[in-house]
Amino acid sequence: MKKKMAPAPPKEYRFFDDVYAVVRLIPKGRVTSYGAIAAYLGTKMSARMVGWAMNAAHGLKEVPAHRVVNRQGLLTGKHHFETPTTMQKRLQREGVRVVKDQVQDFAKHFWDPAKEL
DNA sequence: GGTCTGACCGGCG
DNA sequence: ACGCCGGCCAGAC
Repeated sequence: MKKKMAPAPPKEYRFFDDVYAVVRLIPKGRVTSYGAIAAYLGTKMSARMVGWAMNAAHGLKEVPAHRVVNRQGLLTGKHHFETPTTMQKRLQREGVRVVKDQVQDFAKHFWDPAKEL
């Protein structure tokens, strides 16, 4: 029965779940970046993964992927929403000013999980 | 089962 | 200042 004698790593530690949890904790009217989430999870290099995780999360309800933008404050993932304007619309509805897919006062609305949490 | 891509970021030329 | 490239993890073909 020696199938796999792995060093028993914490496989339960999933990137996806953690990403969802953090995104869900993003306060209304606030935005964060993929890198910030990745950094909070301890893998700032895997920022790509965060975006990929959102891809699977965009179907979930309590996962405000629209509050997650790139480092420039650009709504890079807006194209993945139901409509290219859904992301911007939602943000504006929450009080976040978005012009040309760019979050205004991004630094002001920026919510760093590593800091807030 | 191997390979590639993916909503990024940061470093280097 | 700008462009390119490498890196990380996980899912899809």
